[in-house]
Amino acid sequence: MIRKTITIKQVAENAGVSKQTVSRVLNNRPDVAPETRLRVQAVIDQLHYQPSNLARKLKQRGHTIGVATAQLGQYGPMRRLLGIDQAAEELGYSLHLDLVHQLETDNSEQVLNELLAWQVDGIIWAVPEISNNRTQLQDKLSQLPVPVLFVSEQSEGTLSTIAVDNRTGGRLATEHLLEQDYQHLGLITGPLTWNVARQRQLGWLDVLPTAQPKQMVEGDWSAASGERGLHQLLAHYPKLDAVFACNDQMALGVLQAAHQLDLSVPEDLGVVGFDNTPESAYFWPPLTTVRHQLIEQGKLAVQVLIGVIEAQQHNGEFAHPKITLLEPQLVVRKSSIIS
Amino acid sequence: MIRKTITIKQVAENAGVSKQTVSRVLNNRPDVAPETRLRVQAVIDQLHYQPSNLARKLKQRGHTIGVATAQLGQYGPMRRLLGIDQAAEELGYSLHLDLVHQLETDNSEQVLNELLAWQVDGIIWAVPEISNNRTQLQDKLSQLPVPVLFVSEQSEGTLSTIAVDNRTGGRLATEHLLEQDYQHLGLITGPLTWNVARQRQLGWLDVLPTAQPKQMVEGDWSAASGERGLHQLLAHYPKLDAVFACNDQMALGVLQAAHQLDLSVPEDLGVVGFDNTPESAYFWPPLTTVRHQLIEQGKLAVQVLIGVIEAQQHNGEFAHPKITLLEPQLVVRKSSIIS
DNA sequence: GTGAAAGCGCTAACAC
DNA sequence: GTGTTAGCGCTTTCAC
Repeated sequence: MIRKTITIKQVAENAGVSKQTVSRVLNNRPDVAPETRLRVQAVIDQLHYQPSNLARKLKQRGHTIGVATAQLGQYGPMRRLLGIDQAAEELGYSLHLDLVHQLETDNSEQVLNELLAWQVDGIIWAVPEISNNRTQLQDKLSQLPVPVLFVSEQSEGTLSTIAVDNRTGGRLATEHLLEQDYQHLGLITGPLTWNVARQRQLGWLDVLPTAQPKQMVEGDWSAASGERGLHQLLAHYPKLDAVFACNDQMALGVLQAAHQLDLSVPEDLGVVGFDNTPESAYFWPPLTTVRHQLIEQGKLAVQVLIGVIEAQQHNGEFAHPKITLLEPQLVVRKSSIIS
Repeated sequence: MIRKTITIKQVAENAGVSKQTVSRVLNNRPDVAPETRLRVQAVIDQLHYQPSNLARKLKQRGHTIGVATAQLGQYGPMRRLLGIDQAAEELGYSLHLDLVHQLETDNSEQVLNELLAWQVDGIIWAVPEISNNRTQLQDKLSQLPVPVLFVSEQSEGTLSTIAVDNRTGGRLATEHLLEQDYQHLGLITGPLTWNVARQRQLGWLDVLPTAQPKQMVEGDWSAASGERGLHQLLAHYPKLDAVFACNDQMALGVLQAAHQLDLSVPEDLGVVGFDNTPESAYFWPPLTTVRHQLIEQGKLAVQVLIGVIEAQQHNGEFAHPKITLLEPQLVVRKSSIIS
């Protein structure tokens, strides 16, 4: 089991050729005599030689993209990562992942540097925007040697971005409840330090500009906070007859609290969530929710970024920032339909 | 925005010192004159210089572990990864992740090589065991230059392993249902190509050795398959009064099917799941399930692996394989308690 | 077709 | 304290 790492040099010696010839075999270059190739290949197999990516990339860089992500325990970030991984695989790029902890403090510069230290050709910044954890980033962007693409919760203006229109999503959910003739709507937001939570709240306020504070409570994305949220809402606003919970897990908590209180959904209480997790269709009753193509977001991020990277390598210039806006859709199920 | 990568050489020239001195500053070596250090640091900041990890690791390797994982869309694999990430961070190791696709085919050798190509000091193999996707791996293990640690669904014998006793978990769930006086138990397994699914099934069979085929159906971990599963079970085995669904999502599907059929849980039908996802406590009724410390598994994996790595670097030898067995626990909630 | 030499960006070993 | 030399493992000229 104990064994020093095999290098190209040892392969060369064992095969009685030079390092270059081995290198040619490794890279499938045409200019190697067939018999030499076979001999070298035999030695490679026998020694279980594995060329070092470190040394390789040091010479010829390329085809690696760095991804900063976080909160993989949450449905959204995780699905997005799956999409990123999938598209990168398809397009022949390898990924260098960095899972960011400590979202509250702005250590974005440090994370960025770490990614750059691996000589990536571009960066996907898929960290949720929380508090002001992107300010350092903004400052640094102008002097980066590689393109950065953001996955963002809203449409901004100056950078390459895959933007998801969470505000519209919030609006869709709220309008739907009104159309179903619910009169007294409540809102359970995500943590308001999160931009995505604020955007969804803004969508709600777009439809209900006169909403009162007692109609809103702040959750933390967990089912537990959804349960608490419903109790709080009812305490301050007993007329409540519908709730928009800003993700599906909180909506699940609302459903449970409703059961405990013997409120029937959707008759006594309409409920809408956000995310369209696969499970949401199996809640009781099945949950009306908002779908935003998360895997697609990840895939798009990779495709756009690679486009920018390769354009740059072609023209020597960065492409103009592209903003791709993705629109969410309402998925109507029983939790909000009094039939 | 366009800018060539800055190297240590350029920093040295701009600061009027040698590369070596810059290197010393970078690594916080004591033997640099304070004023020199300041001057060099100033140039570093001004040029936004970032040392290349590629070149660094090429020289002095160490402190990187490779992780092969897969199926991050599932709760278990994802939580495990979070634990791995957390522990690695704490212990000062960086991670090189490889997300494995195509689980059915055995491309483990290829994945292993990819990880080795990055010169990792050890490998955590956290890919679910499916079909025979580990056979190539077994063959290769004896000639690896670095230690490998498995996260496995059962206790094996010959390799360093964090083993999770899924069989016992299945037993716990089944015994519990019997103790609650349910008489006619059904089982919804995971895909039986997965070892973890087979282990849980074995636990069930340990308790019910005379169970009939009509009492078991195969699911695919999804809530949809849980719903289908209950319908199938009832069709072939109408006496059914309790179900062990081998993960929480399938149990959710069972709960929904029960609601549709107007079976009340737990009175008409007892339900137990597996995983103890945070949501399971908010199903209706709250789900009895099996907890297996997933994050802890990931952390342990890192701790044990690093132990082996550092022992090896010390003694020049691999430590004896360690098997750490983790025992699952039953979490009792209302879905299985007729009170 | 194949090999020798140079160099990617960095650090360790030895000078001075 | 600081600079010089050498070399990590690989690929890319450019000879032969």
